[in-house]
Amino acid sequence: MHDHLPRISESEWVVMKELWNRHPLTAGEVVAALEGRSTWGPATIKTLLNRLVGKGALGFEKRSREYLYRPLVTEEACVRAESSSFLNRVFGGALTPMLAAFIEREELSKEDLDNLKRLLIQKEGKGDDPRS
Amino acid sequence: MHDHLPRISESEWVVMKELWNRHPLTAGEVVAALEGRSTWGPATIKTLLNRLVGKGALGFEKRSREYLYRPLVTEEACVRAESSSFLNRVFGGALTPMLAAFIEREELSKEDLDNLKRLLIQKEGKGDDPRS
DNA sequence: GTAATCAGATTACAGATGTAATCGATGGAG
DNA sequence: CTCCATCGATTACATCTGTAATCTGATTAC
Repeated sequence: MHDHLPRISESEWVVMKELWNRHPLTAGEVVAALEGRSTWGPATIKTLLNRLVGKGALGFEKRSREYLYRPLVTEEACVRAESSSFLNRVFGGALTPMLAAFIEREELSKEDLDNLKRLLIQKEGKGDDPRS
Repeated sequence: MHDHLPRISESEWVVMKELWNRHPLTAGEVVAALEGRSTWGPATIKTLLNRLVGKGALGFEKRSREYLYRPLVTEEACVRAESSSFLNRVFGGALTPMLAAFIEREELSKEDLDNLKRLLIQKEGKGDDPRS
């Protein structure tokens, strides 16, 4: 049962990404991993880890003095939730126009285009219109 | 010259959508338009309008007692900004995987699929890979 | 003309967020 | 053993958000 996902803020996403990528990690390891990619001090990252634990997005087990953090929610689920929120907020929930907007205005290499086309064709074969 | 767009919050998006759709509108008209689609009282909507004016997202001209509000930023620009933010936060900026995720997991009717395929093909003809 | 009404302006207030500094315990260096 | 470097915990604090209520001045209905 979906214990509705915690809402993950912009900054928190950066930390979660790191933990989804590799876990468990100590706070220090997260700090190290983010070195360069962010300007946050260690204190800030600790705060974010803490808040994420508070929200139930991360859990930890003590390894002597340090904690080993690991995700309690899957990236999949969070990506879905964020995607859905974005789609609704910005495109009023209209999926195809959203996809069209991206395809129209963004740069896509020939390979990207081919891959996407293949996906569409594959989708056409299988899923089909769910109503009917 | 892109006077970076104001950051528009979730609730504010709802109001902006209304104003992009039809403008100028008085606060009362916005309230009326949102009737049913939201549970906000008029006071709340007034606050949102005010904040949006403060952020430079909306402007107004007085028509006697009432104000006529209108967007000062285009929907296009805001959609782009939000899209870009979303893409970065959730997909690390990787456009094709993002599109793929949506295509794979969402429901798309046969027509949607065809439309999108057409878009891809059209895109292939024109834009082409910008590097090379 | 006076009172009820309605607009926008100002104030409210709790919770989330960005971004830390500080505190209290503790494990490791000597 | 003792002191220090660290770890997580607690506190800080300005801003943004969600969601209004109230105040103040104009207007409209008697």
